[in-house]
Amino acid sequence: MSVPRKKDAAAGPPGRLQMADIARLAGVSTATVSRALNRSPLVNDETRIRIEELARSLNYSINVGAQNLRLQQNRTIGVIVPYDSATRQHLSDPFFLSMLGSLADALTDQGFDMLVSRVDAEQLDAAAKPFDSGRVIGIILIGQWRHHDQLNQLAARNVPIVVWGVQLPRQLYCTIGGDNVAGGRLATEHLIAGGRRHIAFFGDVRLPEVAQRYEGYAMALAQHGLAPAPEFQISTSFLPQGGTEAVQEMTRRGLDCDAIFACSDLLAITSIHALRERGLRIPQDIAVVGYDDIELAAYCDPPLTTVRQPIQAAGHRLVAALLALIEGQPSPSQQLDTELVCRASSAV
Amino acid sequence: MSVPRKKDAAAGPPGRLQMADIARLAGVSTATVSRALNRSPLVNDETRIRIEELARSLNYSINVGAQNLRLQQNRTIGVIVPYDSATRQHLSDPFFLSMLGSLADALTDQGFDMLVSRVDAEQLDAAAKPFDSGRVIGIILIGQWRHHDQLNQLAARNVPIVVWGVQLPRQLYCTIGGDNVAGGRLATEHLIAGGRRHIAFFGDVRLPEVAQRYEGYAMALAQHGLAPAPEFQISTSFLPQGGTEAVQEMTRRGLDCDAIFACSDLLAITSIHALRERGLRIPQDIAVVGYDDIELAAYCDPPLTTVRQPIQAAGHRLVAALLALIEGQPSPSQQLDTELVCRASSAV
DNA sequence: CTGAAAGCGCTAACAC
DNA sequence: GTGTTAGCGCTTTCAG
Repeated sequence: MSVPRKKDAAAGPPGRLQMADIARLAGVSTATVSRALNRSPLVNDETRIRIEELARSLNYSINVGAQNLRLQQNRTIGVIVPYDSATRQHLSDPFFLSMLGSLADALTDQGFDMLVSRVDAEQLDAAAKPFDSGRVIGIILIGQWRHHDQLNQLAARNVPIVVWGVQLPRQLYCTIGGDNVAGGRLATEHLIAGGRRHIAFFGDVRLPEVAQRYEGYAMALAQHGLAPAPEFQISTSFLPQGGTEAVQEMTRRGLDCDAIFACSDLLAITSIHALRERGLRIPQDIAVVGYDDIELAAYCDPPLTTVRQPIQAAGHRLVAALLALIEGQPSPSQQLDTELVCRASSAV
Repeated sequence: MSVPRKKDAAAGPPGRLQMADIARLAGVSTATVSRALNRSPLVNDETRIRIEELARSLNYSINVGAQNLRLQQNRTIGVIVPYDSATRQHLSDPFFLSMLGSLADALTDQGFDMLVSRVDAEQLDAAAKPFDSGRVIGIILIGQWRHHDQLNQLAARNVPIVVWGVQLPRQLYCTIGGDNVAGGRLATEHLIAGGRRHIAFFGDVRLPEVAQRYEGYAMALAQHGLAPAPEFQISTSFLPQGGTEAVQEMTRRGLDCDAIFACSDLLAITSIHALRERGLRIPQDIAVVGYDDIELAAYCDPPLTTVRQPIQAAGHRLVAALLALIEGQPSPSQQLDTELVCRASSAV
């Protein structure tokens, strides 16, 4: 019956301090220690202080696992960043990483712990594992990708989940995201206002977020009597080599354009690099607008005109939406305002 | 005695499935379910398969908290990113974020979960809380800052901890870090080889990592008969505005320099921006070398010459070192090789 | 105000 | 092969 003292390499160190030890040293029962450390008014102040100091001096902290089990509670949220199984891509896009940072801040503020996992984007149902196993009480997923159906399934079985992405038809889960149509429109109108007429679109339109940005792009063009030509849409990944590939494709198609709207800053920056290698001047020959407004967008050269996604606000909204969901409240999808930040890469 | 079904907002949803439910539905005891789901050879294959399928169809997963409690085990590692209490700075430096991504990858590979916390750098002893409370079995700290003594205290009380940083005298904890002296030297020698003679150093030398890079810088200068003048060392933070501030200070001091060695890429990139605003050309008037080789270093303009820190390797080493420590093995501090990546920002 | 004892969900002797 | 049962570290009712 006895529980093994040390199971495997991953076991805790031997004699770990526990409540019974504090109780013995303080000459009281564990019940009193528990009450004291939880600041129950039932316990005598003097006793409480004695116990608190004893615990502090021994660096004793209540075992959260046991406490959670007994209390049927848990203050851990799972944050999941899917990865592309094909490329086994490392977690490197500055935008995703910033979002992770923002969530860390927002969750810390609310007194929640953050458990970070990566899951294969093709097996998104695995995202619910930490929930099913009681490790976390809810999940924030950074990156909707093309897995609408799998996400709907998770929501259908009542996994509390909030996704950074766009709202789609027949959607059962809650998304928080930027207003991508408006964002695409802002970027494109800005380029048109700068006198550009042949605007290429860089981004994989199979992704819902990108599709909506394209929609905004097409709307803006149409409004100015410019038809969006399909050959001006160049699909490319969000990987660091995306810009180079897109510019290659542009050249291959013999496209004659005077502006590019790139669907992420990483893409915009790497594209600018590839364009310059071809001897093109930014913005004189080609204006470039990015998306996200990552930290470095302001400092690259030329400073990048881009559509800002409010990352800090996003973190707070995602957390707030998830907590509402967990409390059983409705948590409708939200769109956050985006804003055009004009810098030199698109100067007239 | 009865345990409350729902304690507060942070409680799990009501009727959560548990092993007893599966046992009842399968017509066996919980012991058999436990054995089946843990693939014990003791259980009949046919029974096992039936139970596995039942569990899968109901999305049941063993409650990890209860399992850990019973097994005295835990496969969660804490990753802590200290923040500066003065600025309450958000988690935004691309280097730290990349390291977080790398650790997420390394820990996932090893089957460990990653619990991310932020703690006030002035209260680093709080970093041990998740360990003391049994949430994690070890801690990886990204950022040594100036808290050598606090880290020593943690190590002295046997908190398994590995720190990204440099090895210092009388150090009780394990650090993994780049070879900062060599890195500083590489950068400086490269600039000297390019004919630069008045090389400014941007970075807060109170931080051990920066101090070692400065040491390498001074060594390289001395070797070429150039004395490192104190006014060429400009202290500045790792915040995004660091570059601007450093360049201002440079101007204020009336420094006439032909090169800058900046202690992070973020600093280098923002410095280049500030220099250009003053009409200086990079690299013709001033060559710039950064540190870290973050993703964007290759794509900024001009592409940044920088000292590469092997982030992916660092993640794996940090994890391996911590696991060794946890298993009671000695885990000596390590220095990882750094490498100079030459790009246009320092071209001759 | 404090202690004894039950039980959170799970696993592993030990019996059969 | 499978069931019974004790107990991981904690909280809380109930009795004093």
